[in-house]
Amino acid sequence: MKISELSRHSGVSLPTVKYYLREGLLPAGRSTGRNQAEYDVTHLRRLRLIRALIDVGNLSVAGVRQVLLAVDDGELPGHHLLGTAHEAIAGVPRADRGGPAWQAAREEAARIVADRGWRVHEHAPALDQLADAIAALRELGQQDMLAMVDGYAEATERLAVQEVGLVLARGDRASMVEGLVTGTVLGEAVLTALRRLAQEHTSAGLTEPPG
Amino acid sequence: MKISELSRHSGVSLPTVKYYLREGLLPAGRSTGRNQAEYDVTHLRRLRLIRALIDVGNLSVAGVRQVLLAVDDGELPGHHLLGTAHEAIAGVPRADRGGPAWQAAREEAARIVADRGWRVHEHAPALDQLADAIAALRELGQQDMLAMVDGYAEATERLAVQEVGLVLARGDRASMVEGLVTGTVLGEAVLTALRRLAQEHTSAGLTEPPG
DNA sequence: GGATAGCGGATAGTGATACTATCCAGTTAT
DNA sequence: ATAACTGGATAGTATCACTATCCGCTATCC
Repeated sequence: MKISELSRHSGVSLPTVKYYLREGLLPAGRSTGRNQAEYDVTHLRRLRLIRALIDVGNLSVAGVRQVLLAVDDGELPGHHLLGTAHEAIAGVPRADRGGPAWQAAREEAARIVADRGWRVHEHAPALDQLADAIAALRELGQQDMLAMVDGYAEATERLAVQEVGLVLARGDRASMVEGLVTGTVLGEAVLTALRRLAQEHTSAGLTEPPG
Repeated sequence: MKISELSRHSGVSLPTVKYYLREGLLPAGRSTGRNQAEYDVTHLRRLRLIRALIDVGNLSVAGVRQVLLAVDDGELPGHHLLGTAHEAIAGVPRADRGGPAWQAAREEAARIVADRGWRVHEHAPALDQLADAIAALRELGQQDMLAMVDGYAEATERLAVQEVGLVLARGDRASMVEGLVTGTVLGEAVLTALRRLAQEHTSAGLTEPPG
């Protein structure tokens, strides 16, 4: 497959394919001459993964690169890959962490996971993100919303067991790795879309019952 | 309160406060002279809301403007506000919707909500986002992940009942409106952070049990 | 075998976004 | 009086994710 065919088959414009090549998201094709190279289905597959992570998962190009580096690292154990995916999703950390209010929120976040018995890495970016959200809710005087946290935690714990089980059931490492990444990123997209739909249904149902 | 005090109290730089004023995110202060104006706690509160939506909720400035316009519209019924918040979160829609694969995914999305008996607006952006994610999972050969959809739907439905109940319990409209917005946007941040933590815990637990 | 379409690689340009800086004439505080 | 600050306007900057163009070379079709 030539680069133009790769572009056509994937629906990604040729300059953009070249850009991903330059950025190291897409491995170079097998060179068959000074200015000719051959691409195959693995490139096509990779390109589709890149687009899905960017478009659906809202990852940045830098985030995609991070994730793919981890995916391609055959040594990396599974849960490290998951951590990498989480870091890539997290993007650039907020600037104004560190005030006393944030510190308190951060401790609350740590307490929440500790109370559940969750064993997570002390510096997991999600812990900081949770603290960000808790601090924001408190600062805005919406702390009654924190009553939801238990429900969220229980639901996500139950779901995680299913998700991880689904991925582990696959057997071979390569497809587990891809499943982990897509499950994390695209699964999040599915979950948030469903949450919005559920909210819409529920709020319409409670404010104006069917008639 | 003068603009510089507003800046200091909120931790938002003065040029940025001016920028939000220009962009219409922050209402103008009460003018007390040709070049002097007075700001109060409502401005401070609004400024904090803006920062939370941008930093924690990952909304764009344009998205924040949309949400705030809806918040300030005293006429708008509650579930319309929710729809507006969802649209603002959704951001710019993807370009490549419309292919047969996407259409099929979109129908599947519609079927999922119909099977649950959810009554949602036919053109809800979340329906398109769900279709995006489903189409991407299929395209990447990860359709076994779609087995999670039921679990997600059930969990989000249960959570939505709690969330909406919490907001409705407040009584006065103004605080319900703010609760709706912050609950939607910041609640999403809390939920996704907890999901990542739950995943990390579960995947570590299943691959290397405590010892 | 000669035109021409396409190639890989390099470099530069574009448009959107979210600020950030500077300037100004006018006002307030010391 | 003078220094600091004000609201308002305009212009500049950094980053991101592409997009366009140019080059000398090659593959392919007639």
